[in-house]
Amino acid sequence: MVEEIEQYPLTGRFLMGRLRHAMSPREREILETLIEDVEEFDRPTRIVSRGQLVERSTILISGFMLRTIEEHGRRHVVGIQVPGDFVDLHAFALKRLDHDIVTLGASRVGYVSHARLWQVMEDEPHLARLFWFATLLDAAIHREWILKLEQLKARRRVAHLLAEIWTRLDMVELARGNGFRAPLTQTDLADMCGTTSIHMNRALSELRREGIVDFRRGLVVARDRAQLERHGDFNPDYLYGEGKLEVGDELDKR
Amino acid sequence: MVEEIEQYPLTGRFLMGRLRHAMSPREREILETLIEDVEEFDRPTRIVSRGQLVERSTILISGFMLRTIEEHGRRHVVGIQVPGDFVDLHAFALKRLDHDIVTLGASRVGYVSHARLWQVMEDEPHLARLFWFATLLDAAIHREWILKLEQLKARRRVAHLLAEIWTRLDMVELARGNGFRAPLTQTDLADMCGTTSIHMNRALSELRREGIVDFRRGLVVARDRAQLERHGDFNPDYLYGEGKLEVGDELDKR
DNA sequence: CGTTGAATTGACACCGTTCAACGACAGTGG
DNA sequence: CCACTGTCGTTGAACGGTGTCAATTCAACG
Repeated sequence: MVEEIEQYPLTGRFLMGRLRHAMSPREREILETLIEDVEEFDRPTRIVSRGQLVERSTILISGFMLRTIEEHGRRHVVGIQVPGDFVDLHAFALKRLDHDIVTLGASRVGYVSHARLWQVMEDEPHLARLFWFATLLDAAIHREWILKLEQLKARRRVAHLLAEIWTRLDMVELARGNGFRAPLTQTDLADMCGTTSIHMNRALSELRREGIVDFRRGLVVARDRAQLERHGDFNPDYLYGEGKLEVGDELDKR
Repeated sequence: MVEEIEQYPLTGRFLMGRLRHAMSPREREILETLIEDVEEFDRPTRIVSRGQLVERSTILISGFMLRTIEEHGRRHVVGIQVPGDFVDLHAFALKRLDHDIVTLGASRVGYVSHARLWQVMEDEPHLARLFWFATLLDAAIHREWILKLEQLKARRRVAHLLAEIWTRLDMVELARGNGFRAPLTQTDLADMCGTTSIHMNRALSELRREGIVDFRRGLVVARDRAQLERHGDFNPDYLYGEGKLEVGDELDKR
């Protein structure tokens, strides 16, 4: 898969581990050349603001991004994106977003104008459907977050969240054997799990003491991945990875 | 708007109050004739099961539906749909759903085969984009649920939920002046808010005592709608109704 | 009029919040 | 080299929201 990144340095991770195999070489080429502009950030930066009129969409090339909403002086995180994610493809159809999009640590992004996406809709229905699929993946992840917020207490919620990020990084070949690295703070995790950083700190301490997972300044290590996933009640089906809830038929026609 | 329902009895509420005005009469006609089959249910029925291979998508003509996930003997609700919603358009691109879809009380649904949707993708890019938009609306609602689960305690969560349903029913012209009717139980509300039916009962009692909203066996009444929305910290922007975060440009071209 | 599902109530333990304070560490500038 | 500063992480204690279990009442319906 390394050659995929060499061949498509900007978009090689799009749908990797999911439906990338359903993209023809021609479609991969089209996607790669859709990127009109690349930008790099070395610190947390807001890419899109809530309510702002958007004329282009962003794809995450490297690094991480958060979907955040700030209300009553408190920040809430409603989603996290990893490399390869077409972050605000949503904005193509919605025109305005209901939330902010911010980078996390150092990251690189690519931009695609909506005018060109509109061309894809007209000329490349198969590729368009893959784009649609990508946004539906986000929706599926949203639903899983709702489920886990309803179902689990803070300690298991983080476990689930870490297991999810690990699997998503795995799909784009960015995880390590025993964990992963991401520039997250305990406050970030708290904002994603709907709890306070103080409580998150206690939850992480327990998980560390119990040997389930060790989170330290952005480095996540677990000796027993299965145990972590069990603890977070994590089932990767909702990520629609290869070989799971496999998607067949028309999407493979090209 | 009543004539819209007379003219398109099956799909007249699709995107009503949102982007329906961007649909040409021809497109409305196409959508109406996409419906190949209509089915009626008088009791709660599961339409789609988690993981099941789906060959057609469902549009809700009348009644309500829930997106549910059952785990460890407990049911969780990750979404609710109202008439006009193209409920599992998601399944067109995903092929399998990560959750169950069940009716609530009496309802009527229409079915559209994925083969015909595929034709729309190829021949009607503008309509296809409206379909895409509809699924993104669901995603925006998911995000708002995540936000409110993270942000609010049980009592305000229900207030928000009731305010949301009210507004969504308003958009398809099914609300009353001072509230709405929906065959929901306190347990349903609890499963949507991530709490227990017992606690939900106490929350609803308080809201009733405080004169904020009265929920009784599926009948929701509030004398002061603004107060209810304030209590639930409800801001309708995320529903992308007309005149709010209005969607302009290409979607209006036809 | 009895059955059934839904709504209601009380007691008690626990999870999570809040406020306040302190410790660890990296980067900065004198 | 060290003091300063800011961010992140850690800890304690009091309080309140929520879960749990069990029992009871209510409304709808055949």
